[in-house]
Formats: sequence, structure tokens, C-alpha cells
Amino acid sequence: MHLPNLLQDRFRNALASVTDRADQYAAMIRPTADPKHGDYQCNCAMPLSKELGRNPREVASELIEKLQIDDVCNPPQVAGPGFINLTIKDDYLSRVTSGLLGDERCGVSSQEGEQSIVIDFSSPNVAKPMHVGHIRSTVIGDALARCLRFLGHRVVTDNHLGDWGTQFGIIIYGYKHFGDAKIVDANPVQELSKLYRIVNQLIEYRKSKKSIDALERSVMDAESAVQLAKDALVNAETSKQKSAKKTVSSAERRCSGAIAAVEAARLKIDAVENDQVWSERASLHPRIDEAVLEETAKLHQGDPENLSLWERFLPHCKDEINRVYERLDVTFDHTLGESFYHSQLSGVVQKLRSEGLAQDSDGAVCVFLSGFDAPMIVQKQDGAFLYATTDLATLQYRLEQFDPAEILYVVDTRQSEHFEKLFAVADQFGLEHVKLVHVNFGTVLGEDGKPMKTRSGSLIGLESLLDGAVERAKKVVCDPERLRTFDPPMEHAEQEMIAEAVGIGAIKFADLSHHRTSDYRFNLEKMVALDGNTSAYVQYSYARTQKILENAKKAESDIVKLIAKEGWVFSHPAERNLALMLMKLEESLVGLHKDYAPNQLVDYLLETAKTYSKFNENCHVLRAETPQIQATRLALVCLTGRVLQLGLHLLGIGVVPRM
RNA sequence: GCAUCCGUAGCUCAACUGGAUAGAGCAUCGGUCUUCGGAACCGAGGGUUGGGGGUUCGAAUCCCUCCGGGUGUACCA
Repeated sequence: MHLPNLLQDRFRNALASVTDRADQYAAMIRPTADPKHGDYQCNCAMPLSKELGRNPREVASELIEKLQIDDVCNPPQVAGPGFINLTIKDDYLSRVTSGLLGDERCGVSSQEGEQSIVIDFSSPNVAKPMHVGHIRSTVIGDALARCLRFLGHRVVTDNHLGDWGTQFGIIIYGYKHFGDAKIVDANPVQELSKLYRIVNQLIEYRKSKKSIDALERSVMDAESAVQLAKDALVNAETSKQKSAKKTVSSAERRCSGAIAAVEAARLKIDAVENDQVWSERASLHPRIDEAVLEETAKLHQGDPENLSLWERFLPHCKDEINRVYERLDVTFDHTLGESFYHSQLSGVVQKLRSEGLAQDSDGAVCVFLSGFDAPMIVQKQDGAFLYATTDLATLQYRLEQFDPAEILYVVDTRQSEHFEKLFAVADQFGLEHVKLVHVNFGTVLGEDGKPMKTRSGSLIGLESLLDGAVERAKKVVCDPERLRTFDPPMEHAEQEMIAEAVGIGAIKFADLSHHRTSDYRFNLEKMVALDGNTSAYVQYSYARTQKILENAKKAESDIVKLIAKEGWVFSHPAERNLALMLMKLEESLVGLHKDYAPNQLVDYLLETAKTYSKFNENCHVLRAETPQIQATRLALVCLTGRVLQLGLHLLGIGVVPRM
């Protein structure tokens, strides 16, 4: 049920005789901000009056006369400068709400489409541990997939795994020099990530060692630049003071950036040189960084030994990430990683060349695009292909295979430029009929407002993050004071299950509750908190509905019959408010699709849970005054439970019958 | 330097794309109730939406300009 669409249709009819831009004006229907203005409002009279050169209130009154809407609304009211306020009739509302009862889809209509929507999300590099940065793509992408699929679209999810890059050169090198076949075979997942960490640390050491002199010089340069800028400021004329000041502060910023870079490099160097084992390793592998690249190149060229190692290691790397996906309850239709496209890359470059889009520049093959300073490089000087090349091959494959209307890339905002270029090339390829969207998202920040890192400066592992959330949830759920009130008592297994649902749900919900494009601060304490805008609040509201239904000993099928017999009646404003909320699920889902913004559904669920709490406070079900009132309330409780459960499910979050 | 995004209550965030008195949650203070489960509900204080100008019936939202931040900027993904 999408009430604004219905209202729009009515307005369009009324507007047709007045203007030829009826669509545009009819679209100006909104829910009201304040209930005293009714349920919905139409704001079209003001701009329309300008077009007609007439008084807006007069225009509004005329529209109301032409409007045929009395089956849905009470007589519309003109207010303020010319707002048209609409209040839904109670009997219309109860009819619609009755229709939701017994409906699997909670009244959300299905929008069948011929074409599919491809969603590319999560896409971690295997062989590296997943970290906090992977949360957003995974959680947002999964929520979008669930919602769009529920809306009736043919959704194809694809996890574009990084399974062909330098990280395999690292593991292969590690295996050859630090590995032990028996140990690796016995415990591959753990052993391989250990090898990765060893080699990676040595590479970081080597890189830091190489760059530290230059970094220190750049600090000195920056410092003298600051001094110069300060001198210039002292001598600057009044009119140029401002720009001189700006120069100083930007020089200072660069300077502190350079100092931070030196410190980071120094840390990595010290970590190795102050440790006997590590410094021995480092001296035994003096050119490890180049050697790793060579191993990677050999793999790409089809070297039998490296290829067979890759084939041996890959399944274990996938096991590692699949464990996380299982825990997050995230699945994919396809997992076509970079390696899948490897053989198609030279063809892509050839095609770009033959169509005159790509050309040689500085020994690399580039696509120059108007509006961009730098070209998109599709093949390096040394002949290797890049991220961009793979993405073009992937795009081509998806078009042939899935015939999509839309392709969504759920990827960090920092890659915006890459996607702008990719889409620009796609345009030149003649792919403008597909809607390509970079569903970008912001960074997860720590408490300090800087990208979230551990104390040692590395990214926080995803699994330990989830463990932390579940552990915290368990403390709350298994609080002995609270557990005493449960009858029957809560067994250990149920406690574990609830902690998992609440803990994982908290992380997902917190992520999805922020607008996807903004950065947010990660605060575990607030996420798992019992009160506030959290998943626990919504999950708890659901549990309350279930308890009431249990006490009433009524299943949904019983309530359907009961309502058919008794009919609806709104005896308290809280009932009507709740019914109105329950009807709006589809609105929030449609809004979510429009902006690819899951926070719209989150907001809706919080608002619904809050509306339910008020209802729960004011409208006793089992002690209802009449059978009719009780039937209405039972129906509302039942529907609320269903809507909350469905809404959370569409976000990838589970519910529990009690908590 | 260029490009791009952002600045909203003490804190963390919204605001249906230009609509009515800018909303939630924390935190603070006060209240309700012998709980269909109190992880509840009600109320109060808290704002010149970074500053200034403009566009119009109407601006957090659009334009200009300052101030302050983030991010990206040819062979990483």
C-alpha cells in the first residue's frame, strides 16, 4: 500500500484541467510534519498560483472542489499560504489495515521488472584478514539486495573478490620461504594468514627503510616552507594578509602530515630492528618487496608451480571469509573474483584500442577522458593490467550475462573518481542504456574522529569486532537480575542465541542507521545499548508483541477471523497512529530504492517501534473494554510484530521471541 | 594547486530533495506506574543550521563569498 501514490493519482486528475504540468504538481504530496495538519499535505497550490497568476489559497480551494477523494479522506483543508491538508478517513484506514492482516508481504505491492539489478558489494581481498572497512559495503549491499528483491526486482548479487592480486604473491613467497607443508596442510586458514602477516611486515619494513630518508627530507622541506610562509606573513601588506595566512596553515598541515608519515615509518622500522628474530628475517630477505611482485607476475603468466599453489590456497582463503559471511547471514548469487576475468583483459584493451578509445602514453595504455586531468590507465608499462581493466571486463560480462537495468557498486566514497571514469568509458562503449550507480559510502571512524585503527595503527579485524559486540550483548542479555523474571527460565543455548542476534544486529543497525554517504563514529557501547535508537529497542518491541499474542493465545489466523466477525474500531488515538504507521512500510522501501539509502527503513522501524510503545502504554489488549476493541488491538499487535520482523529481516537482522 | 564532499542542540545523528514552530537518541533535570515484561511512558531546558550576502510566497537544502575540516588527485585495489 503506497498511499501517496493513490493521493497523487487523485490530484493529477484534478490538476489536469488547470495545468499541463499535472505530474509535477501532483508529486508534491508529503506526509505532514505535525499531526495537527492532518496525515498528508499537498504543496502544489503555491507554485501553481504563480503559473496561473492567481491567489494561492483560491487555487487550493478550486483544486479541492475538483478533487475526488472523499472515499479516502475527510474534506481537505486549506491552511497557511495554501497548503492542502489531508486526513485519512478512519474507515478507509481500518479497511487497508485489515488487508495487511494475513498478508505475507504486509501490504507491500510487488513491482515486477523484466530486467535485473546487479549489486556488486563486499568484495574483500581474500588472503588478507577482513577488517572494519568491509562492514559497510557488506551490510549496505546486503540490505539493498534484500529490499530490492522484496520489492519484486530481479536482483543478482555478485561478490567481486580480490583473489588474483599481490596478496597471493605474498602468500606464495611466504610459503616458499617461511612455510612448512605439513603445518599448512594441518591448519591452512590460520597458517596462511600467519604467512601473510610475516611477509607483509617485512615488506612494510623494507618500504619504510627505503623511503625514510626522503620522508625526513620532506619534513625538513615542509618546516622551511612553514618558516618561509611565516616570514611572508609578517611582511605581507594588509590586503594580502589573508592569503598569506592560508599559505601558512596549509604549509603547517603538510608539515604535520609529513611528520606523521615519518613516525609511522619509524614505528615499522623499529618493530623489526628491535627484535632479533625479525631483524634476522629482514637481513635474509633484503629484496622481499620485489621478489613478491615477481611471484605475482609469475602467477599471472601461468607459471605451473605458482598456479598450483594458488589453486591450493584459494579455497582455504574463501573458507576464511565465508565464516564471516555465515555469521553475518550474508549470501551471494555469484562470487566471480578478479581471477575469473583474467583471460579477458587483453581482449578489453584490444577492443578499446580498435575503437580508438585507448592510446599509448608514456609506455602505458590509457583512455583519455574529457573532464579528467589524469587518464584511465588500462595497461601498465610492464604490460600488467589494472583494477580499471578488470572492472571493464566485469562490466562487459555482466551486461551479456544478466541484461541488467541497473548495476550498483557498493564501494567506498574514496573511489568516486575511479567510478566516474569507469562510467564515462562505459558511455563511450555505447552502454548508456544501463543505469550505473556508484552507491558510495563514508568511512567508519574511531572515537577520535579519525579512521578506525588499533593502537598499533593497523585496521581492526572484523571478527574481533563482532566478538566484541556479541560479548557486550551477552552481558546485558544475561544480566542475572533480568534473567530471574523469565518463565520458563532461559537456558544457556537461548542466551547465546539472543546475544548473537542482538550483538550482530547492533553492528548492522548502527551502520545502516546513518546516511550511507556520511562518515560515522563507531561506538560499541552506544550500539549495543539497551535504550536509544538501537536494534535492541526494535527487537525488544517485537518481543513484547509476541508475549501479548502468547498471553492472548491467538494466532494470526484466529485474529483474521476475529476481525472479520467484530470489525475495527479506533477507540484511542494511539491505535489510529499505529495503524497509519503500519501502512507506511512500502513508502519507506520505495524511498530506500530511490536513494539506495537503507537509513530510511531504519528510521521507519524506529518510529514504528516508538509508536507501538505508546500504544502499548495506553491500550491494554487483554483488559480491553469490548470484544471489538480487543479484536482491533490484537490485530494491531499482530501486525506490528510482523512489520518489525519483516523490516529487520530486510536489513539482515534477526529477531528473537523473547529477550 | 585542481577536483569533490561536509560543517545542524553539550555529544552521536536525522530532516522524504525548496514547505508550516529544524527533529530523534544519549546526557541533564523533573514526573508517571501495585509492569498484557520498566530494556517503558510523559514533561522541561538546550539551536542565529559555521559567518555574511543573494534568489522567492517560503532556504539547513539552490547561487555567490569568506572561515573551518575530510577525501581524491598517471601505472595500488
